[in-house]
Amino acid sequence: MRDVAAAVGVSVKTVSNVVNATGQVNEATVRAVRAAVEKLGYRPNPLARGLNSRTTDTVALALPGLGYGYCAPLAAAVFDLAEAEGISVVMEPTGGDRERELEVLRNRGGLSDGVLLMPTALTARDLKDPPSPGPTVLLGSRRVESPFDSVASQDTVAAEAAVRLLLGRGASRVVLLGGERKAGGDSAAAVRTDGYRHALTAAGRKFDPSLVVETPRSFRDDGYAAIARLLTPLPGGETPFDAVLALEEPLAHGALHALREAGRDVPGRVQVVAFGNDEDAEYSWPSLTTVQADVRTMARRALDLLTARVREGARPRSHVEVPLTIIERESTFSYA
Amino acid sequence: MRDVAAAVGVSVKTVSNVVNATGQVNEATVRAVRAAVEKLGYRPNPLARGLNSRTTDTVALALPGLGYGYCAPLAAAVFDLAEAEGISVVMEPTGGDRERELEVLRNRGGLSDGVLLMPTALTARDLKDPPSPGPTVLLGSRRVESPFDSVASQDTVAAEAAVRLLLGRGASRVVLLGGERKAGGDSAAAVRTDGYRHALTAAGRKFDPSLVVETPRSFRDDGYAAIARLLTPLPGGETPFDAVLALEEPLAHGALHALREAGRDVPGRVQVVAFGNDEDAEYSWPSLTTVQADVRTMARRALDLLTARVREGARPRSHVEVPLTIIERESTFSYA
DNA sequence: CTGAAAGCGCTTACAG
DNA sequence: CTGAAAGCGCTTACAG
Repeated sequence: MRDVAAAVGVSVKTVSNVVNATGQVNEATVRAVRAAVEKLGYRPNPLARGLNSRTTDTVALALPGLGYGYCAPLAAAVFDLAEAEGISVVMEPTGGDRERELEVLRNRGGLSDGVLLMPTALTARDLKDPPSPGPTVLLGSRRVESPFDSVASQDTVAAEAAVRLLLGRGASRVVLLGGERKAGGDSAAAVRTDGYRHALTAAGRKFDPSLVVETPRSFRDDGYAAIARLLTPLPGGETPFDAVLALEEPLAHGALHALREAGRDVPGRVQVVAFGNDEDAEYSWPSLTTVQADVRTMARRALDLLTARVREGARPRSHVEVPLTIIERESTFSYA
Repeated sequence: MRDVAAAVGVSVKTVSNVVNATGQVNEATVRAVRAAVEKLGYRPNPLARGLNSRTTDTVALALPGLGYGYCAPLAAAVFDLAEAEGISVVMEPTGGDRERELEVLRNRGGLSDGVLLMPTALTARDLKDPPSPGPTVLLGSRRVESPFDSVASQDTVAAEAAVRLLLGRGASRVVLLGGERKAGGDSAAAVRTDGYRHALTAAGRKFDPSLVVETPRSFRDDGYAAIARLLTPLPGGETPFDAVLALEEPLAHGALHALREAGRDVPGRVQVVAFGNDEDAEYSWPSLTTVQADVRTMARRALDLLTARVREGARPRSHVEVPLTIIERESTFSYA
């Protein structure tokens, strides 16, 4: 910048003014400076700029990992939207590890202005009384209480809608694959399980705990094993359920596999719905009816909340809820 | 930092020395400083540090998008490996746009020490004579000539192996779905098409251009349309090919759909292999034999190359080639 | 082993 | 409309 100033014969201040469109500058001077900038290939140093202005136009995106739930499409949406506003995003993979999630909160993502965090391992306490309440927006499916702004997908409502859909299409015994038996949790699984219960209650059906199947993880094999086990005592015969709501998409693919192997037609004998945002849902056979998060809207709101927080500092806490959408495909009956 | 220095009663320099483990410091002083750091919750400002040391421990990752080829798993690998070394990575989505790719090269990713770029729209000229040869590592499937270090997946070799596999399993007419008819290109499609030709030549078969099917894009629908068109003139009858090598995985899923619809058994009548790193390959029916890039190794080598380049500046250019792996699944005959 | 000074490349008041 | 000075929070020679 000093070189540019020298070349034009003005002070650094003036160059700074031109580059940042700050203050008033004579039009001729502007042109001269612009020309010199071009000629010398000058690029402002973002570090020096940030050191003063205390703002780097960078946000940290702390996700457990790209393979987790709808993280991949959510991250893609954040990258896109941020890029459009000239904001850089630095990835902060937490691996679903509490220590790393805490570290994100403490360290505020290094050189970023704020952080977008999807908490997974953080306890309710951690969130309620966090180490440092810097500009932070929580996002995800969890139900949390904290001093931070947040953007949550309405998983309870969506799960309820999914079960209602299944009941409406004739199902009466819906397996909740990957659900959480114990009530009162705040994880994505717990939140969705609540919706499952609500739907049954609202429909006047009774809740059968044996239909809530917990799985060690949410991989395809877990879904396969769980459904295969339910069918084992009844080779070819009875099917103790007529629908499956899988709380993570890979579980559903495993379930489809187990059902196919056991000769249970989908959706004829068993209808299947899954939470998921992957394209896989279209590729499977039959294609899968899914409940998908509106990641684009979530990214949009989260980014807006964060930039507002960075700009304004003290401002009332916002909590945004974003609905999910049910995409009907071949694994459920079409509404007759 | 000044506060810490004041609290302990030493100079900033000493605090700096302790924090960075630079120079020699009295052990008692070290302890005192550490205590004060802890007590005051001091965190070094990475901007100020970077302004001096001219290094931010940040790299930019410029990819066309998470949905493109093996970008998603590659990005995940880069995030993981970088995190393990305390390097931050800022995403720079280019959208496969030449201007944005050029911008990455010019601007060197803002506050990052260097950039990992997967060029897609950049021309051979752009790469040969780039705007600014800062620390940069090119990565991807393209065959490029440039002053930069690079990490390339050996797509030609892999395509050749895939065709050899098909021929070895009895195929004689292999459709190349998403191939590039025109020779001499340097895109991923062109590079893979070369392998296809090589394999045929090596096996003494003749190259039939009608089997090279170009597709407007690489989506599922493109694959579906292309294969459906090939089968249209022959309803239920002849099948003018007995294998498909799809150059992008979605194309293969579309192809499977078209084949299923036309009643052509896979792999009985037609065997299918696809380039791809997605888990979708396992979920489809039948599951898909794929050629997958070793993204972890690519990420590892690219990061190593970049940090070496950042550290050393002038050093001979490195070009690393990483092999791909064929994962056999149900869409091809098992080797009898 | 430790300190005082200069400086990284910008921006922010403060003058004019 | 423009400039000279101070300063952002560190590190880098240079002394001692």
